Amino acid sequence: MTRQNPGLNLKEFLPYRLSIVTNRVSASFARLYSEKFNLSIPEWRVMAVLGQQPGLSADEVCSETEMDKVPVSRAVTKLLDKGLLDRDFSGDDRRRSILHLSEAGYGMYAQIVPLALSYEEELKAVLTADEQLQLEKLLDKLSLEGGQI
Amino acid sequence: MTRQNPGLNLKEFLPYRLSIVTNRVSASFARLYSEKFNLSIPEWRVMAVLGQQPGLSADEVCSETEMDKVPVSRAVTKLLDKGLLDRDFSGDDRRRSILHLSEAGYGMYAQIVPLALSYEEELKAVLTADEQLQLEKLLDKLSLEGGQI
DNA sequence: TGCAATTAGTTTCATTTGTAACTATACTGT
DNA sequence: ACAGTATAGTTACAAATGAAACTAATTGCA
Repeated sequence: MTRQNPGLNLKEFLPYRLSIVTNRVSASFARLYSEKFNLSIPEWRVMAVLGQQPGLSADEVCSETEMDKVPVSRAVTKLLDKGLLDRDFSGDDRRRSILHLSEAGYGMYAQIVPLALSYEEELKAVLTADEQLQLEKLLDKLSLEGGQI
Repeated sequence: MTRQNPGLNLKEFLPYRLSIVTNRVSASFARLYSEKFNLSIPEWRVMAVLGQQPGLSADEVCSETEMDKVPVSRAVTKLLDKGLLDRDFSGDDRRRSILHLSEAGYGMYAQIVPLALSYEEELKAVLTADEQLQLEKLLDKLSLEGGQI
């Protein structure tokens, strides 16, 4: 049967291209910390945000990381089990958790951060300084509008 | 405890930013075709690539879409069940499948393509013409190197 | 006050996903 | 020709995921 192609070239289709690049980047970065530190992606994300903003509640971790509350809850449980996290509950509102990296958790975090940064450098090294700025700007713009689109 | 932040700002961290933007884009695009046509993401991808390149084998679909062969195999099975796909096997090599959208599959494909293209336009509309070109170029560069990083 | 509605977080269950094992076919070198 | 290896695709099993139900605590307002 002869059909006229309605004209979607997958390799040029923006959502597809974004997802290919992102998947590659995420997968290779995840290898970096999962192999050495045995962390899942959600676990790393929770640690990353708490390393930077200690004392967040699980709910705040959700909004900071744009993760669902279920994976966050499970990651927190695992990190508590592993002794990488400490949890208190707020006196004002005893539903509300207050999460901190433990000493061990902070130690691990401090080891992962340089790996993360050097991975980011390696990735950015493909681009000129100018292109790096362009990328920042483009991601800003796409983030702003991406929410409701 | 007072700790010096080793300096990873998640919101500025490139792999993280990429993944937030991409997840938003993929999720909202997926809503578009999953609600109306009841297709999963792998199913849509298989259809998209076969709409453009009829007659590929499952294995070729894998490399075209960068999907694992398991999700491709499952998507193909489902699409066959739904009558959206026809499958033959090569005479030369009877392991090798030859996949085509069926009449019904092509009809659905032809309906989704305009949705996809207008979604892409909506997304790009956030950017100036110049920025759109920049984005193409950046994705090209990141795709080239992203593979082995 | 007290009762309905909301919110934080967890658990349950069904679905999705990936790794590894498996089947069937084809290729390679002797 | 045939034993060993490689490849296409499927299946089985285990882990990850998300939607919805659930628990416990808080808020709001009649």
